[in-house]
Amino acid sequence: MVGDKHDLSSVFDALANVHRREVIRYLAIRPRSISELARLRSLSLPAIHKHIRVLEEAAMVKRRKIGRTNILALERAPLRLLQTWVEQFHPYWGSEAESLETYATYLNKTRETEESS
Amino acid sequence: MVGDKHDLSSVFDALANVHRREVIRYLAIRPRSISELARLRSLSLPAIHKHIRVLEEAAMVKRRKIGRTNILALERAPLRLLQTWVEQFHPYWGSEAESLETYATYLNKTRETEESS
DNA sequence: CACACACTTAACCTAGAGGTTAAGTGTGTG
DNA sequence: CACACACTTAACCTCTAGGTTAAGTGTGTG
Repeated sequence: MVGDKHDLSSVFDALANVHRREVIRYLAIRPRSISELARLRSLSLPAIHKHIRVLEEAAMVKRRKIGRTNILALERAPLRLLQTWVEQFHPYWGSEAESLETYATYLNKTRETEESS
Repeated sequence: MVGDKHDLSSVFDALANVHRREVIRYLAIRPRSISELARLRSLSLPAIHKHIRVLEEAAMVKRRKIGRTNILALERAPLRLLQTWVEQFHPYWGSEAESLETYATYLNKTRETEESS
């Protein structure tokens, strides 16, 4: 279970929705207000509000209230966490050492010599 | 909408579930049969079967039938796609050029000079 | 050929995601 | 002080994810 914290789970959940991924991309350019994001994504305010709560719970965005408008900014730490997770599959990125063909051949070879359950 | 294909959406959906992420991690070590994965994750066969269909639709695993057992192997291409997506946020990985504080300061400064909608 | 094994499919259930409309709460503005 | 603006919350609806049990389909084995 190493390398898969509860943290990471909320990040994947957050990114599983295309609206939230696009919000992340918009915020990567510069901070935006909630209504601006709603307009950019053609969503109602209650709808975008729910998405933003999910992103906040994953600690992917930070909020600051200026007067009556809420400004949101991207938090990059969870994205770095995500990258770390992906990189665990790197060691033999290109080499398909554990591909199906290789393994099938391996199975056939061992089946000839050993014969346990 | 550049950089967010339909492909990618199914990959994120697939990885939003902890069972499926763990299956990916098990397959990164070596290919496994369906019943083996069910046992490893303490899931019933119908349950793991559904998860595997999701992973197949995201093209993250490949299947080969040997006799009556199904052997699954990891496909790394979607993981590379995922990594590419994450890396688009890299340019100023560490520098928080578009952080909330920076932007708030910027807003205050411009508000003094220009005064449009 | 009978039976066990390794799934697969069908039918069903429940909780939650993601949207809606409508009403409520602060906060600037004329 | 009235009113508009920028959310926020509540109540509701629908669809689907993720599990269950039970029955069905190939495929080796004695």
